[in-house]
Amino acid sequence: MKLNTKSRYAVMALADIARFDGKKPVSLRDISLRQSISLLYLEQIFLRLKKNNIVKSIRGTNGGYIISKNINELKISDIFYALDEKVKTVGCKKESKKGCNGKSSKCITHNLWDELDLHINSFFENKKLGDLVKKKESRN
Amino acid sequence: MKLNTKSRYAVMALADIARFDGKKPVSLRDISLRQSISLLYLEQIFLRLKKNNIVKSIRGTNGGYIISKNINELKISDIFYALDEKVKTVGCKKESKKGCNGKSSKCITHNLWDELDLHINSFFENKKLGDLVKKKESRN
DNA sequence: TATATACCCGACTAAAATAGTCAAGATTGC
DNA sequence: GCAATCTTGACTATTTTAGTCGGGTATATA
Repeated sequence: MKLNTKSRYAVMALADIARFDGKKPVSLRDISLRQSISLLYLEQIFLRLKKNNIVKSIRGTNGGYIISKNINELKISDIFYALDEKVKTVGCKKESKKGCNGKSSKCITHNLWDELDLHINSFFENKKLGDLVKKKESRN
Repeated sequence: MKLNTKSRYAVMALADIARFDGKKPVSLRDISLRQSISLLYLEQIFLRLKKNNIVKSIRGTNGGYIISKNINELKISDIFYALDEKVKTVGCKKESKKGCNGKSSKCITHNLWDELDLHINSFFENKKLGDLVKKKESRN
């Protein structure tokens, strides 16, 4: 059970930007260097962040990305959603062919997986990007 | 972010056995039929459950598996542990080469992943196999 | 004691997902 | 105009997953 790097890098990169919040656009090149993430990979990630209105882009020299909304309102779950990172423990819903088909009594564990999904998702719903930056600063 | 089938099937299979708790060994063949899981795959799974003392085996005709301890004390996390299913959101610890190396200030999000691991693990620590069977029965 | 039923176990493999890279742009600031 | 920066789709190597295969061993019971 693990998070993919796309989602992880996205949060790392956005947290990086958040430290310069509002001041000026941050280029992927800078993020790439500071966070040790491949520039080409970051481009791919930010393409999707942009499409989902998590960030705005500014082209040209001294361009870069800025975060669209207040970092204290940007949920971590929003970021994951943009990257198609879904918590999907269950096969039941999609793989209706085998095992659980809703009414059947086969899938004894159905509720467990549902609860788990809910549990994890609520964690990300309640975490804001701003929380990360604050924590970081208080540690320094 | 998803659970692998080995862990999921393991919980399903054990919940299946738990319904006959204590009475007699349950064969993999029966579980395979009831839960629609490949018999060969189940064998692989139970090999590891046995090695980790989650189940005991009884060989020969009318043999099968029984659950080693009280199902109300068997944590779901014990089952996952037996199958090497680990919650590992973070690359930091293992991939010390890049990014977070403990003292560095690079890995802003380190705490977040740690918290997430804890959050998920505590969910499984608090769930017992017995909970699943009880729920199932109360639904019938 | 033969035989069917069941567990035992390492090795193998096809398919899918992951984690990127590549190539060829389009804008904009200086 | 040229360098920095974003834009975008396609491609690919590697790893992981989700199993299968083949050949065992143990034991109940007829």
